[in-house]
Amino acid sequence: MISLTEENYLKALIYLSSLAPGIEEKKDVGTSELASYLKLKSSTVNEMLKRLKEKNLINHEKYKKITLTHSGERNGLKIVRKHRLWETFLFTKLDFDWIEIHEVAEQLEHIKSEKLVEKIDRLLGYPNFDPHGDPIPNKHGKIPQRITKTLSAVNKGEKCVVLAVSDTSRDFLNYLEDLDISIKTEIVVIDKIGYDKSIKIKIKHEQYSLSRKVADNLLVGVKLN
Amino acid sequence: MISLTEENYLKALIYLSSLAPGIEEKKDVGTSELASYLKLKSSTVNEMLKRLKEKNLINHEKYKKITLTHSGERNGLKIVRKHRLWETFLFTKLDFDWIEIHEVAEQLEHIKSEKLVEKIDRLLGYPNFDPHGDPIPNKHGKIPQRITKTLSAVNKGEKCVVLAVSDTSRDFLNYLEDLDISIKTEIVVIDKIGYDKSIKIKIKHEQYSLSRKVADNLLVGVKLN
DNA sequence: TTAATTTTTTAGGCAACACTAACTATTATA
DNA sequence: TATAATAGTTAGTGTTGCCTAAAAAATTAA
Ligand SMILES: [Mn+2]
Ligand SMILES: [Mn+2]
Ligand SMILES: [Mn+2]
Ligand SMILES: [Mn+2]
Repeated sequence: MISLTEENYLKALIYLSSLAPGIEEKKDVGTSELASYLKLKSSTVNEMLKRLKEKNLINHEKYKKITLTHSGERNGLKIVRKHRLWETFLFTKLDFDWIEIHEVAEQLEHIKSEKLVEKIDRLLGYPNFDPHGDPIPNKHGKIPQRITKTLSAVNKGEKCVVLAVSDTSRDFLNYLEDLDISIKTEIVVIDKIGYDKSIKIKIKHEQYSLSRKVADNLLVGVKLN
Repeated sequence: MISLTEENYLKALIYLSSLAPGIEEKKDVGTSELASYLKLKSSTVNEMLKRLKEKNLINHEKYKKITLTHSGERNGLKIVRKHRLWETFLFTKLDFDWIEIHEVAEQLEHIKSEKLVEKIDRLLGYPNFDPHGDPIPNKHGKIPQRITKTLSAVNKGEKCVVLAVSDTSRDFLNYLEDLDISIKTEIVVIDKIGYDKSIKIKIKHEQYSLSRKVADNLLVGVKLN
């Protein structure tokens, strides 16, 4: 039996080692990196690492980096799957706000019932991506792939569509809402300013200027037509 | 902040003191009664009672009975409300089995989000009773009333409809399923056997004999027409 | 390559929740 | 009413999951 707390550690390890937006290659994770992500002290994390190792969920040698075992990754992906399915449920079936779904899903992801997850998945029509554009692992842990780039990497004149955000802070999401940017929003890159790396974009005939920082945190797919 | 464990204590106290089927008058609850209901040791419960009293959720003097404070009752009713709404959701929206909904709801009842509860309530059309026929407290803690009696109390020749069960053990629910008895099942009392207090009933032209024990645990409303 | 900095681990403490064993108060019964 | 049975409390333990302070190892910089 994996406790709620342990589940959160596994999910954090998955995020830090491979799912973090933009990161393709698997990256080893250190104790303090994990601690700071979970807003805990390193000593606390260090203690939990012993328990996770004991349960064969991670590999960890004294003073070395942490990696997930097969079992650890599979269990972590189950939580990610549940989190994103619940977010999708809250968004599409209960009309929750794009911004509010995360913290409720943070609780719902820990409900233990295979059957419930599968029923929700079915109710939603087996979605591949959550409302933030993040891939939903299937029941076997397979993650749907999609080619994305940051908005900064889109060429002048190209049309693209927002697929995900790599910053999920309230501040950023609120700012996007002000700009009327959300998943599936279509953006045309009008111009790229070399001076401050900002870009001029057009959304439904409205023009805006976005800073480099904002453009870096918007993951898009380029529209071919 | 009320912990998951504390919530379960409050819900148990509500059940034992007033919601237990058949009980109309409020009843005071003792430490060991609560302990045995929660499958815990009296000493464990005793310790928790101190914490609940500290938080002003119960009244309790050494060696005396336990009663809920206003705050304790309101908070406990919130959990009962959530439990029964989730059961209704699982049953009506996800086609869960009558028998399975309870243990999943036991987890879902602890999800903290006012908004989520209200959205689920709305999605279900503000139901007054859950799939077991138990009343769902409204958001202000008001409990819908309904006049029920045990099947044992129904007179010979009368027609009635199953509204609730007072035993929710798997054994009992499975047995009912075998008999094809569930909420809203219509039952006609054919005969009452004085010898062993068993009763003969008819369900959709099929006749059965029910023991006193079974008849005592079926709560019904008598059909007037 | 030594010194400074950062990372990781250890040691010791604490609160929530569970337990057993032993004791005390209350209630029931003879 | 005295005693036996039951109910409730206290004391001492263990686990989980968090903390601070301090030591040890590894990494980075001078
Ligand atoms: Mn999320
Ligand atoms: Mn979580
Ligand atoms: Mn139930
Ligand atoms: Mn519960």
